[in-house]
Order: sequence, then structure tokens, then C-alpha cells
Amino acid sequence: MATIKDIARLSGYSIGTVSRVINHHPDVSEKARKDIEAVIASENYKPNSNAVQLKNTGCSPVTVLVKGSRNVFFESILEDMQKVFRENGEEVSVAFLDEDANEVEAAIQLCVQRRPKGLIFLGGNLNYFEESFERIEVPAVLVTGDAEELPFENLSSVTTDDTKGARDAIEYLVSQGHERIGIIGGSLDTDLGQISDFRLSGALEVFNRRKMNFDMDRDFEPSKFSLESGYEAARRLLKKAPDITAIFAIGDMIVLGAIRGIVDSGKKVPDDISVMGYDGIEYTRYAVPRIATVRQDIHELAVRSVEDLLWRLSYHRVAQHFIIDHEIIPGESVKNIREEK
Amino acid sequence: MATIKDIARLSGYSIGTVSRVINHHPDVSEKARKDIEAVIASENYKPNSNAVQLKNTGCSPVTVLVKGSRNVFFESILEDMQKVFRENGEEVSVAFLDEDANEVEAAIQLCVQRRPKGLIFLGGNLNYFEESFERIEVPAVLVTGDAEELPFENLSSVTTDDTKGARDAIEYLVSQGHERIGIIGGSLDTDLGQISDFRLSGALEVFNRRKMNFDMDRDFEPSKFSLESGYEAARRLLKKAPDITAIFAIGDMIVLGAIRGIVDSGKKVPDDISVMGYDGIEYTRYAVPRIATVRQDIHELAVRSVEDLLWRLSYHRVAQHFIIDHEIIPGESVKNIREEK
DNA sequence: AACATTACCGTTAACGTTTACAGTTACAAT
DNA sequence: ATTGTAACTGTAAACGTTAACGGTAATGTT
Repeated sequence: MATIKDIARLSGYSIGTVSRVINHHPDVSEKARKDIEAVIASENYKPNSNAVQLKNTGCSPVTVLVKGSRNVFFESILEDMQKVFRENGEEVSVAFLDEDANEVEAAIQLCVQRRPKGLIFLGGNLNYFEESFERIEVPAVLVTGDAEELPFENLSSVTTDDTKGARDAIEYLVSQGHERIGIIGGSLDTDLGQISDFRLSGALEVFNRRKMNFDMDRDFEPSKFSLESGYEAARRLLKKAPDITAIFAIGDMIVLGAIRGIVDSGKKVPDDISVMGYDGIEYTRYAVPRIATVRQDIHELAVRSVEDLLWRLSYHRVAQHFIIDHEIIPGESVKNIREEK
Repeated sequence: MATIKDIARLSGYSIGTVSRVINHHPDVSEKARKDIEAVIASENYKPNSNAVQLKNTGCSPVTVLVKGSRNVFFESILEDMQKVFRENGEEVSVAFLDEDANEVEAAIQLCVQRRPKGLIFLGGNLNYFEESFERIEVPAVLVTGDAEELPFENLSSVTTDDTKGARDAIEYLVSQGHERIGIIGGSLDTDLGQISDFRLSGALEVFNRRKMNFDMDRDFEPSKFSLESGYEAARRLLKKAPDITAIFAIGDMIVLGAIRGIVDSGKKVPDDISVMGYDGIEYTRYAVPRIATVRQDIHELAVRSVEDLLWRLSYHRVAQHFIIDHEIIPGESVKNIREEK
């Protein structure tokens, strides 16, 4: 494996000059640049990034911390993020965390060991940030959570308005004639609980305002963001609240599981039970029936967060907070039952 | 950020002794060990991995190269791999490659820059390996491809028998009375084409042996491993070959898209068209109808590959080649049409 | 002609580690 | 009392790189 020394030897210049060529410093003659670049190319030389990073303290690539990886939604965002990094010629490193890990503590560890130049949190619990984010010194972005209220200068956030999304979802169900709506949502003891909270509270707002019949004990069932959990929740919910005509599940994976649960309970979607999801993963457009959902702009979410971080790294900009649009996607999984009455 | 120097200063020992404590070397007194460990704990010190890796040439963590990331199947394997690495106290680094990238060239680049101690290829094209794998010096594992025939001493492989899996799938469809079977598979110009090849040839074997009516132009339609591609392929296939009673799609994502395509062509699954997939992703068990598939043991695939690599790294074992079992999972998506005749 | 300036290039110290080697003790054996 | 040995501990070189600094030669200025 060639090192900068070899390049220096082979090209007849000193390692200093080689380094300058590599880093596009001005003080180098046209000839030297050409010569050295030729050797670099012929030797297929790339600087050893460990050495580079050791020298320039704190510049290993941006790390994306993904919390709870079995999550199609996150995977899609991650993929788009990768693309943006690549387009900007930036390396990325990805670390996966358990769903119940403390991502901020994990990030602190990661910082002392690897000195990344920036951090992106894909999923995260605001409480952990409040507790200990102050100990993180590099620019960071929280995706899927709003850090506007937090007092940190180096933490941007990119998210959608979960409360409003849920309100819109319920309004949509109501517009289709549904009055008894059940909810399958996150339990508060999971770390993604905050998102669930927001979505749940959005739904409750509508119920309240419209004075609809909704009882937390009867019409709500907790669930993780997984197929299995959605399945179980749906079965339990249908037993507790047999008169509901629609279910709003706060994640598309939950809906997918829930549909099977509904079918196994002997009911039909959407004839007996309408269902609506949240997130807008690709498969909702191909499912039979096509699933109504609150689509988040995944691409925008990814692009904004990466670009914000990159800009801040390059130009020392200040942290910002973005709210990305969402969109109600009607679907065959919701039946219009208005005319029936 | 504390360095080894700080620990030395604070504990009153030299950095040599501190380093010995960190690396569990024997030549250090009980007292020194205690003292130094106390300081390390109180300072929350972790060695800077860039420095460590620079010194011990070639020991940045194992890197998993994932090719074509929008692939639920790979994501599941990746997740299981992460778990095994974590259990063994090993770090992992993940890099995502485009579906049409040359993963071996990418790995070579990665080696000169980062000096990983090992490599896992998740997906890959045997041709690229044949061409240039010789230039890779670290132990590697190819997952989802059989490297047995390749002359490389440091390349293990873990895969399932795709040909046999496809044979078994077709036999299953035949056992359910299907005689006119269409296939949706990968086109040869994609890099995952080899897997497609094997699966396709397995299917053809059965058609030949049983002298079944199958015409490549009419009864086969190429497709990438994606929902969209499966959708389009199904629609085209149904137009070309309206008399088929079953479709074997060589990937579960393809099936998921294909089902929508079939429905949009005005047919029903499984009443008009039976479908069967390959891979065994979790959702096949929750889909309505439940999807018959060739389930690969994802967990085993992940565990074997990681453990093989870790063993080889620790004990300098020789590369091995594993064939992981598969299993035919019957499902509601295949209708038994035997009794109808 | 003398000097200043520019443009280029080489030398070297540092980044935080690990490890071979060279001490320094303490204690047992002679 | 001397030597040998064992058990530790410190020192310093090295890993591959960057960047501050100093040097040299060529060119421009007076």
C-alpha cells in the first residue's frame, strides 16, 4: 500500500509538496502538480484516512445514528441521505442502535472514540437530548423530532408536524363518514413514544373539538412500529371496540400488520373496517387495497438534514429547524360510508 | 477530550504503563492497574480509534458493503449481522453501494483508505470477484453468492442454493396443479443478475424435466428487485401469456409489486393467478393473502457470515463455503387447482 | 548593484497511540 | 557483598499525515 512517502520518492518531490498537491494548496508549481498527480494516479494512492483524521483532530466522516433499524421508513431516509452525501463527495458512516438505547450517550461515546465532524440522529428521544446533548460539541441534526424548544446552538432538526398530520388524518376519516374511530399507536415506554404522543394528541384534538365518542381505554391500543405488534394490537382493539368503523394506525408498518389482524378477526378491509396509516412508505401505493396514509416527504427530510449539516460544516452557519410538509394520501383502504346513512 | 497523556499525568504513571493497562498486557502491577483504571473511569477516557488504527496498521472495524440498499431482504440480514457483531463486542461500519456499482473496486478503494480488518459483501457479482478480488488482502465473506469455485484463499461465502430453491418452488406450484407457469425474474444486465440466473435455471430445469410448456419469450418477463419493477413486469406478462395460472417471481418485493399488477389487470390472486415469491421477508407472513415463498434462513445467513469472519480474524482459520438451508413456505397466494379438473 | 518580493519547495514537529527496548527496583542465591 | 533474576515501569521511535516555518532561486524595484 503506497503512502505519501512513496509518492514523494517516486515523484522526486518532498512529502510536503505531495501533501500540498493532495490538499489543493496554492503554493505548488504547475509542473510539480502534474508530476505528482501522475504518480498518485499510477500508484492508485489514497491518503490513509486514519492518519488524516488523527492529524486534523475531529474530522472523521459524518456519522448517522439510526435508532431501531427494522423500520422501512428509516431505511428509505437513510438511502436518500447516502445519495446526498455521495453527491457532495462526502463519506458517511452509519451506526445502528437498539430501539431502547440512549442515542445521545451513544453519540458521546462515539465522539470521544472517533471524532466525527458531524452527527445525524435518525429517530431520537427529546428527553435524552435535553439531558445530555450539551456534552456534544460537533454540529448535529435530529431527524424526526423538533428541537426548536431546546437550548442548543449546534442542533438542527428536521421533522414533520406529527400533531397536524394526525389531525389531518382523522379529519380525512371523518370526511369519509367515520365517527367511531379506533387508534393503534405507540406506547409511551418506547423511545419512539414521542412521535406517537404527538400523533395521538393530534387525533385526540379532533375528537375533542368535534365532541366525538372516544374512550382511551376502549378505543386505543398501544403498538410498536412493527408488523407483529400491529397485528396483535388490531386483534385486541377489535375485541374491545367492535363498533368502530375505522382504525388510524400511527405508522404504515403497523397498518400492514393490522390489516392481517383485521382479516384474521373475520372482518374485511375496507368493507367492515377502514384503515389509515402514517409515514407513506412505498409499499402503501402497491398494497391491495392501496393504503391511505399521511405521507411525509422522505426525500425532502433526507435532503434537508444532510444539506443543513453540510452547510453548517462548511460555512459555520447556525442551526435551523425545519418542518417538512406532509400530505394526505387517500386510498382504497378507507371506505366512504357517508352515503350509506 | 482526555488523551492517554492526561491519564498518565493524572495517574502518575507513564503513558507506556497506561497503554499496557488499556490493552490488558501482563507486565503491570496490581496497584498500577487499579490506579490507572480509576483515572480512566473518572475521566471517561476511550482511546482515539484513529490513533490506534494508524499504529496497528489495518485494524479499523469490519466493513459491510451493501449493494442496492432498497431491499428489505438485505436490511434484515444487515440488522442480524449488527446484532452478532455487537454480541462479540465488535464495531461495524456499513457502506451502501449503488446497485450497479462494482463492489470489488469499491472495496479496494476502501481498503487503501481505511484499512478495515475484514470485509463482508452483502450481494455481489461473481464476475467482479473473479476479475479483481486478488487485490484484496483482508479476509472477506461474500453473502448471497457461492465463491467455492473461485481460487481465493481469503474469501468465504455464505449463500443458499438458489437453483434448488427455484426447483422446489416450481415443484410446489406443480404439486398444486399448475401447468402453465410464468416467471418474473431479474434481467441479466443487473448485477444481481446472477442470483436471477440461478433461480431461473432452477425453474427451467423442472420445466424441461417435466416437459412442460414454457416459452422464454412469452412466459418470462425480466424485473429488478423492486415493487415498481414487479408491477410492470406482471402487467406485461399477463398480456403476453394470458393462459398462465401461476407466476413465480424470484423475489418477494417483486411479488408484492406483481400482485398489484395482477389486480390492476383485472385478475384475482389467487383465484385467477397464483403467485409465489423468493426470500421469505417478514411481510409475506402478514400479507393478505399470505404469500407462498422460498424462505431463506436470514438469521443463519447473517450469523454464519459474521462468525466465520470473526473466527478467521481471531484464529487465522481458512475460508469456508456454506450453503444455508431454504424452506418452501406454502401460502394462501397459491391456489390448489388440482381438484378442479 | 543591492535589496525586496514572489513562488516554490523541503524540513520538521505534532496528532494519540503501541511496543521494543532499556532502565530501575527488590529480592533471592551465591 | 556481589550477582542474577523477576517484576515492573519509563523512553522513544514509529504509524501516515498536515502545516507552520524557513530556505532558495528567480524575478522585480529602486
